[in-house]
Amino acid sequence: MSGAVMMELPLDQVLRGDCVEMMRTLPDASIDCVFADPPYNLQLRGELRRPDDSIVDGVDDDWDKFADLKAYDAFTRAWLGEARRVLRKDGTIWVIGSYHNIFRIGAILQDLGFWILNDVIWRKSNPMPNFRGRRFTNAHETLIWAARGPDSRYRFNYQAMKALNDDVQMRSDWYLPLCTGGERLRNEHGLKLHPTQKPESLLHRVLVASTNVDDVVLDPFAGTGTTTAMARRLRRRFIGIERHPDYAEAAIGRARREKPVPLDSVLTTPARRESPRVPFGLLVERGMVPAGTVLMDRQKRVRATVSPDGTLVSGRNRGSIHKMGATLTNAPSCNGWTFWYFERGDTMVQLDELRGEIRAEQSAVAS
Amino acid sequence: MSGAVMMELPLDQVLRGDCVEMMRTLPDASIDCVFADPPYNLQLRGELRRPDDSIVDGVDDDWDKFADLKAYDAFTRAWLGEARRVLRKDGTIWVIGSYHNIFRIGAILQDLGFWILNDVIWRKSNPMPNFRGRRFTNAHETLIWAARGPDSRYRFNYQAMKALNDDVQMRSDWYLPLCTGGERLRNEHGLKLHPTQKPESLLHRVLVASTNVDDVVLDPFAGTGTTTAMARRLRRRFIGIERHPDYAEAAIGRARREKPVPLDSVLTTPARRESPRVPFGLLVERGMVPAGTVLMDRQKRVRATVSPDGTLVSGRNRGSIHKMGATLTNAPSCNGWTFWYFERGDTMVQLDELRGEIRAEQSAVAS
DNA sequence: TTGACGGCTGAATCTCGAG
DNA sequence: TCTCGAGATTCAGCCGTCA
Repeated sequence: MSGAVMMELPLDQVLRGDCVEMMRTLPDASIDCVFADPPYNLQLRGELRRPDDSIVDGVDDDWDKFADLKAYDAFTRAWLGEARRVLRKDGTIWVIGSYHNIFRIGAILQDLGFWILNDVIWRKSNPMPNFRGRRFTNAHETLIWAARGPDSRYRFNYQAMKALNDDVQMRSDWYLPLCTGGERLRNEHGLKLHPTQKPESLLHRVLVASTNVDDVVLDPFAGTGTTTAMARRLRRRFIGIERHPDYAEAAIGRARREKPVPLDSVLTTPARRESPRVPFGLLVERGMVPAGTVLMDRQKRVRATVSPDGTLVSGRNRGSIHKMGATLTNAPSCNGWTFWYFERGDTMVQLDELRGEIRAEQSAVAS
Repeated sequence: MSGAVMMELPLDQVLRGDCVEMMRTLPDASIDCVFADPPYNLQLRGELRRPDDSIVDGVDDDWDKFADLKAYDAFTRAWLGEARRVLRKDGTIWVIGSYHNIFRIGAILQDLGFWILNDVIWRKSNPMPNFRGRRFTNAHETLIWAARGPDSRYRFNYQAMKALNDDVQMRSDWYLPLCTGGERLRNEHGLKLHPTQKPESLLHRVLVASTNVDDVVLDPFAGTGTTTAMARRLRRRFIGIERHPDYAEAAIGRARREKPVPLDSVLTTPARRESPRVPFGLLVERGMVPAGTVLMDRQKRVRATVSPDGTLVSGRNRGSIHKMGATLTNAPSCNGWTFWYFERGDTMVQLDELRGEIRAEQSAVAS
């Protein structure tokens, strides 16, 4: 990323205004990742009551109303076109929607030249039931993940996703709860500030999967700022755009309150292609970290013992160095190489130092 | 369904030929349910294929890709248009696809006037892993379920779906295995006969959810005949269309080998509306709830007295059990059968229990 | 303190047959 | 085709109250 481009970007801000107009002020190819939660065009007809006769608080806001499908398509083409322009060659875009709008968005994405990488299903653990018994419970939303074009060398943190998923490949269906309880932003009357606030866990997975530290993330429909807050927490740079002044203000305050996590905890497992993968088991086999070695984090708050197969054991827990680091610290993910240390004399040795030695060896042999 | 129309339909057959041409021979509004698994080999293996399976000249410019999407859209509009014509007013359509084609199909469905009821996610219990580690494991396919139009009184066997799912509403995400093992049709060399044979469990759920016994099910891309075989097993009528002679032959033999299950075993949990109607007055006439009985809600917050004509009276208000339940609770509507109770000794008896007794009697007499 | 219980709520295209 | 009225219809999770 060139310094000149970075200087021009309104980084770590939530801009107030129309997303198409505001995107027009951004330079070409300046964004690493777009996350967009556009209006769904729900087209609700009349009120809906629960069996107990209480009224369902549906999304009837003006911003979700469009004259017809043609108008929605035109709107979609406009903002997706700008999003593609500002996206870097190897950047990716995420768009979330429901069956009301996601097919139109997917088709237009393809028409504009985007290359779909996955459709991802957010399976809601606690969806609203179908109160009249006339359809299946609408228990999911769909995210489309797409590269700028078919030849994009896009970022996908495969190992981080695998580590997040108990060391098996992350699937295209994600089971996550709705944004409720303390996470939900509320006004002074205790009412929800925004009708469709997305859960932080969803954005956590999106950003960890497809961006790197210091990448620039753009959210053209920032709303109350889940994307921008999570970007800040995960040490990504962000640009939010939001038209509604109340939402924009909430998003700005929310980002300001967010504390970035320590840098070493967001460095995810490196992708294999960037450097030769070293299995931790190799260090055990070679006696660099013999089975029975007690590992600990730098602050010596948690400990685990090395098994002969390269897994770590602590109490009844067993798993990879990454999984155990995450488990013992209640973190969603962990880079075991940088997390774990052992004592050698009166100094602490990080696992990653040993990995570096092996890589140096291997590259010497290879060259 | 009129007898005349039924006579013209090629029922319980698999027709060999192009699906659009063959559908043109079917009369308007003659089909209760369409299930379609259209081709979606759009851009596999780096080569572009047209819907008719011919390979597109390997030019890699944007214009050619656009032309290919256009061709796929035209093909999709053609067969979906015919499907809509042959569909009865209250019929529904299912289309299954992956991210390669499902967005185009969904958008065209909407453009043609279909009304999407749900998108359903088939979560594969045993998907193929992503070997290159460059994407999420593509672990699902998407089905769109749509009515012919927004005001359709379509069939949805809600109670049957609920019963299938341990008595909680069936969600829009279904976890089912791939078609493997003995279910998979193979040729004389033991190779799979069809690359994308769908599992019987998927069609079982689709047909039980959205069709009734003797309904006519059309599959315009019958392939090796999972839809037609399951329709026969579940005592639905079927029309399959398949262009490839080997597939059509396999589908015909498969349907012939299929044994319809006994009639009483395909009768699923009936919708409550489909049970014989019991007027409340009958309970009064028969002395089960004599005139003068005082009814109350379960919390005993409101009361009303039964009149000899089956109406309830409370102060100056008089009306049906439903209307009075609504009036006395200021609700817009009320199901009087489940709302009202009366005291028998020290227990509370719900009116709906008595209705159940009468229905049990009536069905015993009928059989 | 804790558990039982009731209230509230979430991106929702949410009735149907008789006359 | 329209009107009328019977009557069908909810799951998971959080929070506050009260015993």
